[in-house]
Amino acid sequence: MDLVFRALADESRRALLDSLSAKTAQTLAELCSGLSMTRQAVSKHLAILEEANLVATVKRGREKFHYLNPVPIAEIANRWIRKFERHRVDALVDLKRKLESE
Amino acid sequence: MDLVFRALADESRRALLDSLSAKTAQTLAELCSGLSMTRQAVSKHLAILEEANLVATVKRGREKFHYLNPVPIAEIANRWIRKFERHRVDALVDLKRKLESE
DNA sequence: TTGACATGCAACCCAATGGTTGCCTATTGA
DNA sequence: TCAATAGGCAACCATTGGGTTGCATGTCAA
Repeated sequence: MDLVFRALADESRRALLDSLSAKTAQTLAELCSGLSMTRQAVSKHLAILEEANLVATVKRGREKFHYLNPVPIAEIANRWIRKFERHRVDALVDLKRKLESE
Repeated sequence: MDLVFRALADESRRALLDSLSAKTAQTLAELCSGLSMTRQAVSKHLAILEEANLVATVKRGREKFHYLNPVPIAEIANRWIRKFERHRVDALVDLKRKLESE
């Protein structure tokens, strides 16, 4: 879970996930195009995403295809975010009241 | 948005949010108790959370009360995560098919 | 009014991180 | 078969980040 949060902390990696969301099964070179980064930098980012289980890969010959795995993100949404969403209105009302009582 | 993701990347900060979720309106000293960190370290974390708008504060006398603001988290859930959840089943099925075709 | 308490600020330290360059390996297709 | 292509590995560099210590400021209460 910590790996997922830390993987999501970087803008470049979120952009890679966006890219894989728009077009699945991209190779490394394909994911590089458009980004102003070295292939090796992108490769490192993908390794981090893979480690966090956010990206799955399939090697075929000399190519490696990348796939978005949305499950960890869904888990964050379900197990962690909902807890805070539950408090949403309460917290805002409480905060507003406190601020106004100053 | 980037500030929010980066703020959430640290385990200690997520723990602080948990703490504020369990008990609202805590002071700095109160948030420190139980954590094996300096007060100043916690203070830095809270500053980052505040900058990301995940925590709002109210100063009263010499004390500063902290409140969880779940809105940015809700925004992540709504605007960013749903996009990936939509692809969830499709992506998994597609991945499974690709893996099996090897 | 003064000492204790709650917090803020600044400098500093070390480890982690994002990025680069350079080279190596393996697969493919002409 | 061999050059071009796709990717991996390792060393290195600069910056950020989490943490600390030390001191300053402001507020409360006896």
